[in-house]
Amino acid sequence: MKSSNAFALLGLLSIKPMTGYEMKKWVENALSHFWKTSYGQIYPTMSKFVEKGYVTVEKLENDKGPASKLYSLTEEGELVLLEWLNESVEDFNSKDEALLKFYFTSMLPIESVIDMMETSLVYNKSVRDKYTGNAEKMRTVKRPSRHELNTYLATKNGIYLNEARIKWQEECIETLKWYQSLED
Amino acid sequence: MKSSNAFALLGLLSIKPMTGYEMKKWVENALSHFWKTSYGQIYPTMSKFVEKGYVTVEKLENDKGPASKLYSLTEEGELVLLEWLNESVEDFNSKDEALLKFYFTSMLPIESVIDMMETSLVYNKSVRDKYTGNAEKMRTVKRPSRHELNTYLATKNGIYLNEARIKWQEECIETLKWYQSLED
DNA sequence: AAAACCATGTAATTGGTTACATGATTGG
DNA sequence: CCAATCATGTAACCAATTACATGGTTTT
Repeated sequence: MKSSNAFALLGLLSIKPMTGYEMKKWVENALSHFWKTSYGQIYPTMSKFVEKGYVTVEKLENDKGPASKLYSLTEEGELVLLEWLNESVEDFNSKDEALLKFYFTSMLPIESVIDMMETSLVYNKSVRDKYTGNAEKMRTVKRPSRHELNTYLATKNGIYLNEARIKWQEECIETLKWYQSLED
Repeated sequence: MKSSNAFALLGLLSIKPMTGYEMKKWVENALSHFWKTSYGQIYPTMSKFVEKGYVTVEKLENDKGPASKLYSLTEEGELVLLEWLNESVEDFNSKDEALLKFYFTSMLPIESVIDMMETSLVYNKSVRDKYTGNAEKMRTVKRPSRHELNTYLATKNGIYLNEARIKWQEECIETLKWYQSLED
């Protein structure tokens, strides 16, 4: 198994047993700034995992709403997850489409580039305020579990990366304005 | 057309006409911290672009080495590229496997997590030094072109993101050590 | 009544990597 | 002489998104 999506799903089940629907929600709510998934990955992967013995499934006949399936991590699944956790990721893989686009903007008028940067800067600042608020709330938890600690630190990661982007965009705007002044 | 890979290739040809081999090298040398591609994408995409009229191809019979094909952007291709450049990317898409992994480390002994963080920190600091040197060299260019300016700023982006990761990892190590001391 | 949410799943398509296949030239 | 670099391309495979299909419940 190579796909990091699969390990992400095992990881979620290590927090608590979940339905496919819940896993999707969890990723959207808590992991959205560094991960995503889809039902087209979740459900087929769960079937495979049941076959392999990494998870067990239990049908829940909800009196309200449709029946759901609760997936739980087995000991074997936990071993597979642990193995993955212990492998190092040197893979600085990330693709950044926004930066890619910026790199090619030399054909556009400088004004347009500055405008786009300013729009994006406003957005990034609003994101920063949202995450900073979240982190503040978490910091007040008295006796955090390991998992709560990780959640807090993952949010901090988002904040620091976001601040770096803000700083960069401010520098870009400044530099582009300076360059523009040279042309006159 | 939706694939950002395709636009990346048009973007490269907007810098100068290139062979497929050169495009690959360019991405590896100048764009590696935010993009990647492969021959399996480049050559089929180029064939498609020639058909669509976005690029023209010229066979170069090199006296030394194998024959190569030089691809050039047409006006139509430039229009397609411009359209893409003017679309905004709100898509904070990025997947970060290292952070994903960190998020699930509550099952591991704290010592291991600290060790892994420290190893990664050393690596990140070496990356920082390399990029910082690059940026210094570029800053001394007297009358940069728009494209040289973008290259410089893209490198700066890498530096700031890298610094943010270093800061985060240092905070993680500190926080984990504090948490560890609580357990005793 | 309509929208949003709960809940599961499949199929088609697109996107992307990796392995394979070929072969000349250059530098150590 | 061997490794690296130049140079192009295809095929198989794996990963991932999106659209489709279904249908009950809760909230506005």
